[in-house]
Amino acid sequence: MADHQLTRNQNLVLDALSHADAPLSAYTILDKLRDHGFRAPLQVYRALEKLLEFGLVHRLESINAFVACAHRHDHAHEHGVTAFTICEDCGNVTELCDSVIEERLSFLATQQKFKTEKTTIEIRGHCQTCAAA
Amino acid sequence: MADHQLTRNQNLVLDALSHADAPLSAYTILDKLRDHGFRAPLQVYRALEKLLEFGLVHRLESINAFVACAHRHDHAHEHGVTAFTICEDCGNVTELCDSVIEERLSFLATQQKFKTEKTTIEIRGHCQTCAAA
DNA sequence: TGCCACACGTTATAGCATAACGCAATTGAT
DNA sequence: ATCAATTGCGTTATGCTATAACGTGTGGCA
Ligand SMILES: [Zn+2]
Ligand SMILES: [Zn+2]
Ligand SMILES: [Zn+2]
Ligand SMILES: [Zn+2]
Repeated sequence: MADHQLTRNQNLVLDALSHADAPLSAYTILDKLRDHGFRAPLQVYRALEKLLEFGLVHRLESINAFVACAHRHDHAHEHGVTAFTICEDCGNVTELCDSVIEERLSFLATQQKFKTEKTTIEIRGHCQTCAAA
Repeated sequence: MADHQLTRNQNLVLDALSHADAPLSAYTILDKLRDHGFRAPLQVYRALEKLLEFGLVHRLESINAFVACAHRHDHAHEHGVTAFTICEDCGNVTELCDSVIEERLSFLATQQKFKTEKTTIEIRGHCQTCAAA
């Protein structure tokens, strides 16, 4: 994976996600970028589509929202299966890459001759900070 | 978990899901039940809410759809973390309960002092039958 | 009887995502 | 240089998913 040259819109969307302290919905991103000329949802969704393709952004299926990838993308780096913890109080998200999970899921799929395309693991609950409060 | 006495609407929704050979969206369920007097989405969503609570139905977050639980509910039976395989061609869904996955995710969460409320694992791809074709 | 809890029905609205059209800029042959 | 193909962009309209808010009816129970 080379470093992709992003378009203006893609950069704006990625910046919005990078500076957010919680996942953002597409429509929230749209609102944040109205001052930069964004007017319609498709402008956001088209940028997100590419950013997802490049691995710079992740989609959180269980909350219909998006986050910037927490990993560095300077070097060629593809991560495999990722589990996300999502705090339902503060929105904090962490990415967990674990080979035990990855291999076990791979084994379970193989066992039933299932050909995996994409795996989603999302753990919703309360982060350390919020659980303490 | 005792055997819950379901209402008419809940039974209709559960039947629709039980007899389907693929996950159904709430609106698809609504259409299937129009002949039985269903007129509005809320009738479906309210039934689903209870069925999810009773563990008789699962929600597939990654495709905004619902399936009847594949396990028997005659006896008291709560399943823990479940991974779903979802065939993108035929819609076939299987439920995988695996203690290795469950314990590993529990360990990972504990490690970062995250308090888990609900875990979603969904593997999308192609089932044995469809992958062969 | 009066109260409460719960399921239900209806209308309206909110929130998430894509279809379809046309235009403009870029690229990469010929 | 020119043409064709690709890609991104902007706009309008539409479709799909989910919930808010209000009112009704029924059964259990003090
Ligand atoms: Zn990442
Ligand atoms: Zn938190
Ligand atoms: Zn189940
Ligand atoms: Zn299949």
